[in-house]
Amino acid sequence: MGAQLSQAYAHLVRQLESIAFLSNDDKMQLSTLQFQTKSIAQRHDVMIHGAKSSSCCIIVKGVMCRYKMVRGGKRQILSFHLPGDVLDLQCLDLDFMDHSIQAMTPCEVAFFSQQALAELMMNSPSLNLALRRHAAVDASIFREWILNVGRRDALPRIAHLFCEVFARTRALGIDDGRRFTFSLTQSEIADATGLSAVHVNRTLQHLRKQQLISSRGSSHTIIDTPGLERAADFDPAYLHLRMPQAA
Amino acid sequence: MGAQLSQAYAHLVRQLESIAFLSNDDKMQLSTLQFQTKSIAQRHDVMIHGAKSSSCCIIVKGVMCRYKMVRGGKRQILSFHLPGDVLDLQCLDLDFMDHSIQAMTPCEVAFFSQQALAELMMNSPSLNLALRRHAAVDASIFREWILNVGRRDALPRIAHLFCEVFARTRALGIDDGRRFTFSLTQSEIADATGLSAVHVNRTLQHLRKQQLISSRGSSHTIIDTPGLERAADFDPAYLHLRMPQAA
DNA sequence: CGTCTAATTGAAGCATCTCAACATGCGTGG
DNA sequence: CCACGCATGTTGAGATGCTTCAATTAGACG
Repeated sequence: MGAQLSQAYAHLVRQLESIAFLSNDDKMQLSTLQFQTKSIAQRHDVMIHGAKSSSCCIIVKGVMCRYKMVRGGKRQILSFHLPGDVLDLQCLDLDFMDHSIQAMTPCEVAFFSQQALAELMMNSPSLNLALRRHAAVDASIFREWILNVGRRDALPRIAHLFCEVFARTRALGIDDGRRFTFSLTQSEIADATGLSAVHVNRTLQHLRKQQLISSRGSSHTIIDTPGLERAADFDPAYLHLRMPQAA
Repeated sequence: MGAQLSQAYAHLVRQLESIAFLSNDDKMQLSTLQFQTKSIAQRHDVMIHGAKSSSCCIIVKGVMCRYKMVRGGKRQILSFHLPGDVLDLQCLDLDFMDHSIQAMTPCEVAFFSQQALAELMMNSPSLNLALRRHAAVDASIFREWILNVGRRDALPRIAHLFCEVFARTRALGIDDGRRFTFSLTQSEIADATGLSAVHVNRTLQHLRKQQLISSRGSSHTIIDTPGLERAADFDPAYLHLRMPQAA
């Protein structure tokens, strides 16, 4: 339990530091936040479309996604979220959820009270800014996804998704610095890119043939990062990371 | 000049009131804001991708759009903005623009200082909330656009765009309550929906044949609102409007 | 009235989708 | 430890939605 709390704290700090400057005082204040951690089974929803958005939580472990359904049962994934991501900074001010949030892997999340967060933001202007930046970056990523889905062909579109996942993970300092591997079902990729699962399958084969990635089941490894970024037309500027994302 | 100032004020109030409650005191405080108005010629950029985002402005008159280019020169429009919209609540906290903003019609915008806005938000918690809601609704609209572009066919996709423009205009109390007409070039519709201009042309013909809309040049009129909403799979919930959008 | 932009049309090609079958891998219960 | 069942990945074939190119028409404006 204590370990989870400190892990939640560490991830949140890393996440915020990837996009904003935090003073030691800021970190101290963050560490006083009261958490309540909870495990979420894979494929379970943490927030449901239409429900009142009350609680505020950050991801401690695992990957989650926002998604929305369309008439006819098709699903569109709207964003991925990694450890340290604050899930509903944007939704807290709204009366109900306009989408759902699901655990793509088994997850740990830390819930904390809206008031505690509000007080924190009142007390520390720099933390306030960091959290606002976090929400602003989320919005920027949404915009890039509109572009990705609207104007890129299947191959660059999937490649772009992979580049983003890699860049954001790297920004958290989670990856081992060498080969980057992540897990994503072909139909999850399909839902995130607005393609059919079959076409994702074929496009992944192209990416493999071009030696940009390799896959084992639903586990994908980026082999040639610069090549993949070229294929994806990827420019990480929209992530608004503080550090140049060194390889 | 005075007229423009009060118009800017009126639009901002209407915009915020469409999504949040404002007290008389809030409105009073808003009315003390110092504006500087400026005319923007059609097709001119107010903000440019990559530039530092410093100023903060609201639209007084006209329609603007956010957009982004992709390798190969294709454009993707990310959102439309109507009078009263605050343009860069989200971008102020970021170091540079990750997209551009353009006047789709001749526009009037009111610039005001970032500090004045910050003070206002400090002084009034309810105005603070209203402006945060405004940004949150923007993000919600981005999410709906990802869904629209990713998972809807051309006809419902264009229909959805039209429904949104109508619903948001109606929420401002701008339309005359009867037939709703707006101006949008076919290639602008193409850029907003991720389609080609030619296909937009053909799809508009379908919409006309189905008696849902009529067009004269780049001017479109919604004839059958419920029918169009049905065709679009449109649910206005994601706009988070306070009022049920009465016809 | 010419000039320019935007809308329209036709034809051909390609990207992507759907359907349907089959293969592979993995976890679980026997 | 094996056998089964389920989820996922793979493949083929045919259909279609959308794009591109290129030519033509229609409007808007000085």
